[in-house]
Amino acid sequence: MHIDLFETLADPTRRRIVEALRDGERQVNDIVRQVGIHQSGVSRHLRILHETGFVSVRPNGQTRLYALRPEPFREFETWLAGYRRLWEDRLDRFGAALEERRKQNDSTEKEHTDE
Amino acid sequence: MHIDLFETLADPTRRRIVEALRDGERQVNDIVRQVGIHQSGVSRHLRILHETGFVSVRPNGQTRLYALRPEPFREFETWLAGYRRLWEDRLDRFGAALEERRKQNDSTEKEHTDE
DNA sequence: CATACATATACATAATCATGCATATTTAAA
DNA sequence: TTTAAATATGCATGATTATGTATATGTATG
Repeated sequence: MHIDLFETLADPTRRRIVEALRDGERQVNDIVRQVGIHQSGVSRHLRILHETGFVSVRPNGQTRLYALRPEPFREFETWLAGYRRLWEDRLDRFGAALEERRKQNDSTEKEHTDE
Repeated sequence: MHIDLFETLADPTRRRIVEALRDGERQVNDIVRQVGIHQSGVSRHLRILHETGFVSVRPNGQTRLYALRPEPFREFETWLAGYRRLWEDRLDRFGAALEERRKQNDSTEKEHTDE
């Protein structure tokens, strides 16, 4: 069963649904139009997104309004923070004076070896 | 083929490998010991991680040293930034005065409807 | 050049999963 | 209580993929 945060976002369609909800709640059929797969597929994706806490549901007449919830994004942020030391250019070691230098040399990026 | 950033991290073993590299470069066999799957599996995961830009490789004798690269983490950060408005409690709308109130009412979290 | 060690890859297999189709369920309206 | 609209779910299928085993490639060392 789906429980994982990353696995949830791994599916491109699911990311498109999340994107469709970025500006506020939407009902299923609106999303169907936006993502271009069959309604049953959207409903199943929404179920997964709900199980992982990405969305909330709110009945509205014969409609159901889905909306994004902030928690999983915070979790993501937390995970990312564990690697921030890696990509925030170690200002802690050298002090803020280097910050300016960094901004200038930003074009000189290290390439990953081989190809 | 694997090209996607999220899909790359969707695999738990791959996340464990990334975690194993958090503190610096490691050679394949070290990682094998740490993640507990067969060496061939680790090599394949490393290939994927390399193709998606997560790691760099550096030959060292008959050994190969893998290390994390910052770029994909920055990409994540960028993606996440697109949703920051959602989970950063809209201080922009109400001003910093509400910030204190938020910190107190933080236990009263909105639950996601149904179950 | 032979041998040993480190890493990569081809192949087969089992498992997972996204999707569409058909149908069920829910809710409003007639 | 029919009828229609919105959403959910069971089923079958095709595609992808993670993994182990066996083997190949590369690199040092005798």
